[in-house]
Amino acid sequence: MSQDDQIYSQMFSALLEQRLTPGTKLSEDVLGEIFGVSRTVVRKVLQRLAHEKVVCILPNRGAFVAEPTPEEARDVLEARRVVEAGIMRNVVKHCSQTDIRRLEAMLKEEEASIEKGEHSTWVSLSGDFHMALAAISGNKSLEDFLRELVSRTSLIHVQYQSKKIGTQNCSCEEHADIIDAIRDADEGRAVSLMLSHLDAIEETLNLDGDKPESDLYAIFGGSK
Amino acid sequence: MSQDDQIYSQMFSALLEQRLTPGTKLSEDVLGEIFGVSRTVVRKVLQRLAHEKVVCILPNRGAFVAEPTPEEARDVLEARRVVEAGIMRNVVKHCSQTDIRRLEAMLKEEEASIEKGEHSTWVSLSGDFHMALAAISGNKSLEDFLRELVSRTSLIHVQYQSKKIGTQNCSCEEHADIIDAIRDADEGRAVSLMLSHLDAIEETLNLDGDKPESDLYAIFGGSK
DNA sequence: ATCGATAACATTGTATACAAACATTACAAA
DNA sequence: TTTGTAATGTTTGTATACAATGTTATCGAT
Repeated sequence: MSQDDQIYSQMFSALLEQRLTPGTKLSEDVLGEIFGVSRTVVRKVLQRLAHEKVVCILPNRGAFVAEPTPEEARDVLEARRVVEAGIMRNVVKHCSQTDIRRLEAMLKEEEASIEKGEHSTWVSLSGDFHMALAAISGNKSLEDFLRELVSRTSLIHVQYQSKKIGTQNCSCEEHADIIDAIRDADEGRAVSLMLSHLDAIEETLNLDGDKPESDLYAIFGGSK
Repeated sequence: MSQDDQIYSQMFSALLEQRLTPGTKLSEDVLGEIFGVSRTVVRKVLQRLAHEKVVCILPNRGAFVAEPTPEEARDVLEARRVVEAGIMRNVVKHCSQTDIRRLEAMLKEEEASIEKGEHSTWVSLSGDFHMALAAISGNKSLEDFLRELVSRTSLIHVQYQSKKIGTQNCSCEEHADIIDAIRDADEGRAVSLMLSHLDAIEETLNLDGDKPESDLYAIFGGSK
């Protein structure tokens, strides 16, 4: 694994685990210092993250952790509905016993993280569950695209997290239901469960309320 | 528009118009010479194209125009079915009269290019038609993803073009039928027409026949 | 005190230099 | 003729230097 990939992985994980939060400035010098490399390789990583839309590069201004707008958030969730419905149809066809056991194991991990109240771990594990389904579906293009959408969803969660935490517990049950549908090879049910799961995620967010700061920031989009 | 973007556009166009063909070596020095810039900016462009999977970067070996495998080709076409079905559902909902007129104009251009026998122009225009639909659908994420898939489809066309050219003429009619369905706001028909259109494209390719060279090359995948 | 202009500073954009990896060629041995 | 090895040359990977741009601070005018 090359130098770039290692740094990329570390930054990507930090993003998924919500240790890097939207709006954070990603200075080339500072990152180079931290990882012990020159700006050249940092830039390469930042450009990759920018292409995946989890980082935003403003010309001559620098790189920042992306701050998805409500519109982008809706786009991402809708794209996920489209893509993951397609994925589910393939999963039901291709899923082996081994795959199902793996999914069940992942579900257990999720439950454990919720028990312990480790929210950011759960967001990360929840993403892994969806990515596992994509891997089972066997379409590399859709899998890669979903990776982008899932990581962006993680940022969206940070920005538009609903105050009421109670609603999140269901997500785990929803994953369990999806596994059941797959086990029964019930394509229609699997797809519709996935769709309502994604709907539920979107409803958890408060996308139209309460701009986080004063109107001017929301309108002209300065980075915090 | 920055320097990178200009060079990117030129290379991307060359790719879509099939002037850059799969397997072509993209030397940093040569490209830098051609565009009058240093390797730094060339590398940036190559990395972007690599992320869009139309260019393949082999570590310490350099960049090449991607040579999609039959498996990748099938993945891309399947991903397109999933994504463009979703897009069509939105298009039927959002499409304005102006949009339809624009689609009709594009269709006329396509017909003209087929008349003149300008095959590569038609491939490019055909891609534009699909991208126009994506734009109308109003989902930026799906639109960006489809751009990737369409450009990869262009490379796939080059590599797996069927010998019989006769079958290609229908594509234009298929686009016409799709416009009709949109005009009638017939969601079901629009979606199924798009799906069979993409099936038809896939059937045009010969994905399982005739390895281009002897077995050793096919098995170990040297670039020509 | 606020606003505007200017200067000092910091950060990114690009080019280039050097190091490392790879490919090719030439040549010797089997 | 083919295979293995060494030397050469080419290409990419990384660091760094300089230029261009953006940001911030200072200072004077209103």
